Amino acid sequence: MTGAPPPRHATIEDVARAAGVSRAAVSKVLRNAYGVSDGMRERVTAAMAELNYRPRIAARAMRGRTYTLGIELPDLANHFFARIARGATSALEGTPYQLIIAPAEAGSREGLRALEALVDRQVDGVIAVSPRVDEAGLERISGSVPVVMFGRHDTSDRYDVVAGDDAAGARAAMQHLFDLGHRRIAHLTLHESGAFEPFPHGVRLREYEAAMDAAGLGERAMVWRTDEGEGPSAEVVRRMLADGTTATAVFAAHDELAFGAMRAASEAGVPLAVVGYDDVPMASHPGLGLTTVHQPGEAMGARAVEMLLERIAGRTEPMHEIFEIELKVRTSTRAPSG
Amino acid sequence: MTGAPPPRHATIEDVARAAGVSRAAVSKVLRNAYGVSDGMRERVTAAMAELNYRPRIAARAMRGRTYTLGIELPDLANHFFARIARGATSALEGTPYQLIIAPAEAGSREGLRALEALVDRQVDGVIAVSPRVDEAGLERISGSVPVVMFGRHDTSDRYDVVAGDDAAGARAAMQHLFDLGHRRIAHLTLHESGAFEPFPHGVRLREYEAAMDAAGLGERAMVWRTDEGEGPSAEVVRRMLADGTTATAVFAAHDELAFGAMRAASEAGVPLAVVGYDDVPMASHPGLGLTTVHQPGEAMGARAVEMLLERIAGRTEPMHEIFEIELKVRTSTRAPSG
DNA sequence: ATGAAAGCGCTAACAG
DNA sequence: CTGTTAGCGCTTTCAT
Repeated sequence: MTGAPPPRHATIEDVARAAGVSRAAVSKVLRNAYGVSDGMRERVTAAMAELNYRPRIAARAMRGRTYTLGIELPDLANHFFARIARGATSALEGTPYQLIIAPAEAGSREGLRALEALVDRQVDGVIAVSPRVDEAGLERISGSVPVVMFGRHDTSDRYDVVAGDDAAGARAAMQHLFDLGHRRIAHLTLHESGAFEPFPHGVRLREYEAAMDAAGLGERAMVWRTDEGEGPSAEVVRRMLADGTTATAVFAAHDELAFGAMRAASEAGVPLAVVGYDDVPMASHPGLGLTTVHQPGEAMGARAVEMLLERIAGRTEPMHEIFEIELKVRTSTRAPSG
Repeated sequence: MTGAPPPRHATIEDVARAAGVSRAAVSKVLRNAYGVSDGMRERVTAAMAELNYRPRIAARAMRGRTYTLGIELPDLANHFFARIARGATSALEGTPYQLIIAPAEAGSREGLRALEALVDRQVDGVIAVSPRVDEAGLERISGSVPVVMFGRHDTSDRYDVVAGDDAAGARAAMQHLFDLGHRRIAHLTLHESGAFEPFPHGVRLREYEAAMDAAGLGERAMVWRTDEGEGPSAEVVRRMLADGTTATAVFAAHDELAFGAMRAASEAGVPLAVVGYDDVPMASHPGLGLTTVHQPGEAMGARAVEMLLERIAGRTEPMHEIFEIELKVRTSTRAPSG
């Protein structure tokens, strides 16, 4: 090197020149392809190090892989999704793949937007977490890139599915409340636009209603609807409490909503048994002690990645994997009059 | 097969043919470039819709923009980082840009890895959140893409900086504890490898020590070190408590660590005043009531994006913006003997 | 075992 | 106002 380092990124051409070989040779070394002598590999490797060479993903993308997997997440504020992402990331360790996250935020069209952003960037595979996207959109996407659908319970022969056993989870939650003697149990869930089957919340809602029916409490069913997040949830429960609801217990569709319910009940000084769903880390905090349905988020995220990698490697038969849940009983359902 | 829709993605060429114009024309319409008649724009737009055309980012990347901004996040489990990402995302609404997140996870080399993954993918700009990357690495990166450094307090004329006023925040926290009568105050922070200047935790540590010194308590300073996360934090505090620490209060370097301290104290039945940092949403939950230093995460994330966009638009003078903090007093420092 | 050369889809001069 | 054309950096036959 003579003077300052080149301001521009080194290309495969630069490496080839420095090593005195052809671009094709460098490319082969890069990809561990067949047909390179040890001597050549050595020189090329040295030149790459010397020039601090890094292949440009965009150029690669024009011909083949991007070595990028994308995951669409609906709500960064929900810690359960962070666990999925962590599981996915750790499953990628030691592989040449990199995970990128596309946040979807609220809004029914946002899921599609995020997914398409990922496809536009030519990721080699996509994990779609509870995407609010209709079948047509999903089929289209899975036509151009391997997809693992996370959370939803509709299956397809075009993509794989990883989900928790929401029916069992909801039943366990309700059974627990019944066992404790509760009869006036409300279900706190998202608005109609977010809580219908095949979405997890839709399944949980269905099982709530089925459980109430089976217990002969069908006409006492109370479904409370809220916007996403702990704040809106607390607001809704605050209003229910102020309106003098007779509910003694709440089965919340996920932990964030449950925390909101606990907040409202605590503020109002009203005893209210609360069960959540997911078992985010804070649920076990002594100050909260939220009884909840545990889902193995990390394991599920890791499995989703494995499935994607298998698809990329050539598998074509669709897979559908349901993870077991586990009820975690804590103080939120053991409070004085809970 | 001549019946089914083309399985392959439509290209600019396909659109041009369908509209009976040249590729250049389509490209111009796409970019709103100067010099297209209304008629042509109309036909091209129709063809794009008809073919469901979406430009390939990778191909664009070879010539210019990717319309992608990358953010490197050190810890998805920390809700403060989720707020930054949300602020960044919302600041991008209405622009043609898309945000992608590269998770760094633990490990000193992970920050660099994530940042380089972003650069390899040719994002148009990068937000590096408290990156564990030395100056050389950072300068190299900022040589090839606009960078906004988030959190750290070292400045450079190569990149912009957005940070909170950590010195003021730490002073406010300590002053609050002093005002309450505490003298034996421990500081709970990360290990040496993560808590040194110019990192936020380094600044908070320095101010803790300065405050103790100024109060004539220099030799009573207690610095507790932990790995990242609520669990490890609880473990450390559990041990301190078991070892009979004399501390009556803990200033934790961030809320997750504070929650861990509260968990340990609660389990042990020991009254321990706790102050956190960041003010994550759960801090205000009645079950927790964590006194903490509020940082406007969303606003900071949004500002980082604005700076990046300005840089991309041509600004060259470096910017350095410090956000004000605000102490939120809650019950964790008002407990019985707190 | 190695290299030459043809594109991948797009943008940006440049020419008309 | 519209079209032609030359690449961007890489992978991948296909010769040699």
